[in-house]
Amino acid sequence: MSQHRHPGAPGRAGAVPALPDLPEATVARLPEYLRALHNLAETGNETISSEGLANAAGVNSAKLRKDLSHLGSYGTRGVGYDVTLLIEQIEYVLGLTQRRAVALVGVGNLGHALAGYDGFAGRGFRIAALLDADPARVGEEINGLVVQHVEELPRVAAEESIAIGVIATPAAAAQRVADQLVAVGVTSILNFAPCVLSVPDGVDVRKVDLAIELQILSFHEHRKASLTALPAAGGSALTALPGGLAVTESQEAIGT
Amino acid sequence: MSQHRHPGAPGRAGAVPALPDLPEATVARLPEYLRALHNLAETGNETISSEGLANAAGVNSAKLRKDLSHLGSYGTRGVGYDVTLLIEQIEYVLGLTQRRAVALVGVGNLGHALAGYDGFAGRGFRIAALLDADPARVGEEINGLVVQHVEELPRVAAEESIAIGVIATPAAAAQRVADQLVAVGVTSILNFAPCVLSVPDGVDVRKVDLAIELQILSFHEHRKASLTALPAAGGSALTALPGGLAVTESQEAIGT
DNA sequence: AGGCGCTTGTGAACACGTGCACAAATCGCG
DNA sequence: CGCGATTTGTGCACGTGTTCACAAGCGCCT
Ligand SMILES: NC(=O)c1ccc[n+]([C@@H]2O[C@H](COP(=O)([O-])OP(=O)(O)OC[C@H]3O[C@@H](n4cnc5c(N)ncnc54)[C@H](O)[C@@H]3O)[C@@H](O)[C@H]2O)c1
Ligand SMILES: NC(=O)c1ccc[n+]([C@@H]2O[C@H](COP(=O)([O-])OP(=O)(O)OC[C@H]3O[C@@H](n4cnc5c(N)ncnc54)[C@H](O)[C@@H]3O)[C@@H](O)[C@H]2O)c1
Repeated sequence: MSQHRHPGAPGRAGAVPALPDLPEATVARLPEYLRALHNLAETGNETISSEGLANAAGVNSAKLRKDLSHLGSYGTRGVGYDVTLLIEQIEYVLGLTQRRAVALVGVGNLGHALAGYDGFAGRGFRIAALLDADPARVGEEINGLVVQHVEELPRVAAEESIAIGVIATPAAAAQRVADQLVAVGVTSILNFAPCVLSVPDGVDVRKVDLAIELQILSFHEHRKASLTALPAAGGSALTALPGGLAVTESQEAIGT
Repeated sequence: MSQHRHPGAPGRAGAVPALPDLPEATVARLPEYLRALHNLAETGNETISSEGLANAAGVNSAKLRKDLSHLGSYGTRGVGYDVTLLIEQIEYVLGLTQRRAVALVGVGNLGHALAGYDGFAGRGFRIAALLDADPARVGEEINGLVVQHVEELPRVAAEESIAIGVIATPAAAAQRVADQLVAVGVTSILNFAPCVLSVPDGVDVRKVDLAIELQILSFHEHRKASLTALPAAGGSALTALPGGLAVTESQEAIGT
């Protein structure tokens, strides 16, 4: 490797602020590394090897090294990675140097839990507004924030600079809310409603659907059960007879 | 294609109950198709083309066809897929023909929202037990279920046949809870605590970490911002000067 | 019966992600 | 100063996933 220029180090003189364009799979793992690194820092570690960090993050060490190499060359051969420096680098790349403002739309069952959660602050986010369409909910105070009516969104967006919108409304309302968010300039949406959103180009949507997660687990559960019932392939089983109890090797911790 | 034998049709005489082993990416999408199909069924559709279903599920139609082809050949050329039949097939493959029992451990902020959510029933799951370590919470009734002490887990598991364990405790307690779940025979875990769990082979873990989702969105937000600030590559910008406002093409709805 | 338009199922090329294995680099120590 | 122990960064081979493009199949209409 020749004279490396670190692509986007935080406080640098005339540095190019362009980001390396990381593989999507790498981006999805950086937050895991970051969490592990914060744990390590609290435990008093100053440096960490790729093996150690990979263990803490639950990934293969080669994969971790390749991921980190995309950010530049921040390790020291024979030693490992400087924990503090690496935290800074990852936070910079993820855009967490500024605390990003989040607007939460839909303060029902789930929305309450999110609004009351104090774990986001330590991960780079600040819930800046709570919005709901139900007049009965407007005015309610949660964690020091007052629920506002969703029609106030334009005003709220003008006051706070909203980076991310979170949708926790019923599915029927989600598309409408997404449109409203896009209309006020939000270009990143996290959607908890079980439906697909259509948004213009340039707007990113990620969804979290708990039922889907359970169904994926259910599939593997089903497969594991059918495997134990059928020890050998091509068997002439009439129906499900609980014969062999041999457990073939199965996999652990399947991908996110 | 030659004489197809459908690998695991529901009520079939001496059929082999083995599941086709699907690509993991396909498994992750089947639940989306299922949800879209249920919507279509409610809207009165009897058949649907791959194009139509792909739109409803938010994916490419070629990908959808390839996914479905892994289950067997359930479409009719020139016509499309029978909605009801396809629902049955997917539910069978996902193991949703039996309503699976879920044990929820940790009935705090988030656990309450999950316990009070009535959307799981329609997706194949039944919350069968609520468990917590806090004596003050034990005895509380949510949605007709009484919170029990986590040490009761062995008894609960013996009574109900728990298919999936959900962990909604603080991260510090999550590994211990996972061990307890594994000890009573649970082989599928959904983890909301921001930490990695180590489990024996044969146990599947999926995690949901909302902060990670936000951080991924933050990365794209950061990148979008740096792109608009830098219209051409290799520019000799001193610092971040808001010069060109050209928006390069960007992507929509990045993968889950 | 035959032809025509529509849709599935899939081969093949391509893109992306993973993991091994090792050279290059660094540190500590004699 | 040189050497061995250690750990990074990466070339390469492999596996997985995506997408195009089209032949084969189906139903309908004439
Ligand atoms: N609660 C859970 O554990 C859970 C689990 C999985 C998925 N979800 C999904 O998350 C979403 C929220 O679930 P919930 O249990 O909180 O539902 P909820 O009915 O308790 O809350 C929905 C809230 O959204 C508000 N709302 C409705 N339309 C709105 C609009 N147009 N603009 C703004 N606010 C609006 C309602 O007033 C209500 O306060 C649903 O889509 C649900 O399917 C929830
Ligand atoms: N609330 C949210 O919106 C949110 C968002 C993201 C992540 N999370 C994560 O979800 C988890 C739960 O969050 P929360 O806000 O509900 O926390 P919480 O503190 O409100 O609830 C945790 C519950 O777990 C119980 N508990 C503790 N140790 C236990 C044990 N050993 N066995 C059984 N129960 C035990 C506690 O008694 C409490 O009732 C945390 O790991 C949190 O980081 C929550």
